[in-house]
Amino acid sequence: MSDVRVLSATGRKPQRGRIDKRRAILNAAFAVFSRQGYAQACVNEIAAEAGVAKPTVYNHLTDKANLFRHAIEAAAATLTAEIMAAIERMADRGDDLRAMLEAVGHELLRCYCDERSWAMRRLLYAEVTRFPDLLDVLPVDGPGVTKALADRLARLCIAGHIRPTDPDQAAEQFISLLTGPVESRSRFGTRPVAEEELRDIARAAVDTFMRAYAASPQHG
Amino acid sequence: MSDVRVLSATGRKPQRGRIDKRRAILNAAFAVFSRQGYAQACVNEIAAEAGVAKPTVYNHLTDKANLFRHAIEAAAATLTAEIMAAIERMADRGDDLRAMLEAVGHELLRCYCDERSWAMRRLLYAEVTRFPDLLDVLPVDGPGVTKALADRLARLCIAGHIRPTDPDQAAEQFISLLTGPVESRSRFGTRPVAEEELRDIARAAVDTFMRAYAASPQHG
DNA sequence: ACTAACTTGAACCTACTGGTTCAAGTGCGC
DNA sequence: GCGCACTTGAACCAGTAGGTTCAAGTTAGT
Repeated sequence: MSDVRVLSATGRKPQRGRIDKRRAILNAAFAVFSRQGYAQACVNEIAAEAGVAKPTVYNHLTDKANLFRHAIEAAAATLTAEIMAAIERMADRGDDLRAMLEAVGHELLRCYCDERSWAMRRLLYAEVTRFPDLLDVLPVDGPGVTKALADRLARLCIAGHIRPTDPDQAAEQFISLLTGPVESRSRFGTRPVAEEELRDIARAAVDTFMRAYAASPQHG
Repeated sequence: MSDVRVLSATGRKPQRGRIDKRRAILNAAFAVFSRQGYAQACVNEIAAEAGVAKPTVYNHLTDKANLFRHAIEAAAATLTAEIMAAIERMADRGDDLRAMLEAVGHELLRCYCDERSWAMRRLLYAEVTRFPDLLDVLPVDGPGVTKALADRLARLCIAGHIRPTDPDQAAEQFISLLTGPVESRSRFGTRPVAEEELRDIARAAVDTFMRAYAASPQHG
C-alpha cells in the first residue's frame, strides 16, 4: 500500500520530517477534498494548504486518485478509533440498560455529526462509483462499527437483557434509528444540530429500540 | 424559475418541438450527471446524449449549474410522484395493520432502490454544499414523503391502531428503519439488492415498528 | 412565400488543472 | 566537509471543458 521507497539504495533511513510532511499532506488533502469534492479539488491548493511544494505531493503520493485514497483512509482511521472507544465504553456500566444505550447512542451521534464525519460520508457517497472499495472504511454506519455493536448486543442477549434475536439485525436497526433522523434534520450536515436535539434523537431511538427488543417490559 | 423567454417580442408561441427538446436535454443531463457526477460531467456529452447541439443546451438552460438544478428537479418530481402514489395506497386496505405497513414499506424500498433514486441521492449528497436548497426535493427520505407518512400515521393513531405518539417522530423512525439497512447492505446502491432481501428488510422494520408503536400487543 | 424563432455544427477562446522537468537549495548522517 | 535524499519554486506541457460566436439551415405560423 505504501507508495514511496522508504529505504533508499544505501539503506539510509527516512528523516523525521518526511513522515510529518506526509501527514500534513494527507490532512490538507482531506480538508480540501471535503470542501471542494474530488473533481473540483485542485492539487495546487492541497499543496499550498499543506505548506508544501506540489512536486512533494506527487513524490509522496503518486496520483490524485492515490492521494484521495490515502487521505480518506487516514481520516477514517482516526474517526473509527474514536467511535470504537465509545462502543468499548458499553462494557462498563452494566446495570441500567436504557441509560447505557442512551449514552452510547448519544456518543455515536456526536461522532456521526462531527464535521469530518459528514465530509467523509459526502465524499464516499459521491465517489463510490469511482472508488467502490473505500466503502469498507466508513465510520459509524460502516460494517466495522455495526459488527462491533452487534457483538455487544449478542452479549446482552445471552445475559438475558434483551430478547432473543439476530444481533446483526438489531445492531443495524439501532444504528438506523440513530443516524436516520439526524441525517434528514441536519440536511446532510449542512445545518448544525443542537446538542440537546441530539440527546432527544438518541433518547427516542433507544426508547423505540427498547420497546422492540427489551426482554422484560422495563420501559415504564 | 423558467430561464428562457417562451414568448417572443411578437407574441409568437413556442413550437411543439421546443418543449420536447427541453425534456430530452433534462433527461440526458440527469443520466450523464448520474454516471459522472457534477464536476466530471461534460456538457458536450449531455448534448450528444440528448441528440442536440451544444448551443441549444445553453439556449434552454443558461448554465451548467442551472442545467443541474433543473435536471435534478425534474427527475425528483417524477420519483416523488411514484412514491406518493405508494403512500396514498395506504388509505385502502385498512384491516390488517401489519400487512399494510409491510406493503407500503416494501413499496417505499422499491422506489428507494431504483437506480435513478440512488443516483439522485448520490448527486445531492455530493453537491449539497454547492446546491443546499436542492435538498428539499429529495424523494423517499426527504421532507415531503416523511410528512405525508406522518399524516397517515396520525390517522392511525387517532383510530387507535397505534399508541399515542408524535407522528412525525414515528414516521421519521419508520423511514429510518427501512432505508438504513438497505443503505449499508447495498453499499450505497453499487450492489443490487435482491427483491427477497428487500422484503425481509421491510418485514423486519415493520416488526420492530409494530413492537414499539402498536396500541395492542398484536405482534404474537 | 415571408419572416421570426430556433437549431445546428464547427470553430474558437479562455481558464484551469493534472502531471513533469529542472536547477538550486536544505538537512542530515558519516 | 561530503554526499545523498529530499524539497522547493517556477516554468512548462497537454488535455479538457465551459461558454461564445457565426453563418447556414429548418420550422411553422400568417
